[in-house]
Amino acid sequence: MKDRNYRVYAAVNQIPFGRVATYGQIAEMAGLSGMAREVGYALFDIPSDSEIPWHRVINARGEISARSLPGAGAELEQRTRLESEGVQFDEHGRIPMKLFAWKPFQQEDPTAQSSLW
DNA sequence: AAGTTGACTATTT
DNA sequence: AAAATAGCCAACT
Repeated sequence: MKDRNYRVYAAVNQIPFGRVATYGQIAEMAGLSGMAREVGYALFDIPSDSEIPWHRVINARGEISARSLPGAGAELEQRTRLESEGVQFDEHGRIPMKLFAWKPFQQEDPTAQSSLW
């Protein structure tokens, strides 16, 4: 397994329940600035039984990124998982980023931040 | 070793 | 607002 994958997973694990982050955002946090695509590849390698909240990673437009390969069920499962966390989709299948985007530096309680950030 | 390929993004139509 | 364009960069061919 590639080293960078673990950094990606560590970043994804920071995303709180019910919030979402973009590929670029995760790349930045993983020290992979400018390599948003690599984040997608790393997520692809996550085993199905993993605890990593991969479904909380969406693209910058606020929608679930389409896979190129067959497994068409992945997008559907991602949406289902998000909805079960309370994340809502608009009539165009997009998530209102104003409401659900994770903002690591603008949390409700700044004093409760982990030492990491 | 040059060309292709994307779970991407920002800019321009 | 949506679609096309153009950068992007590591991994494969």
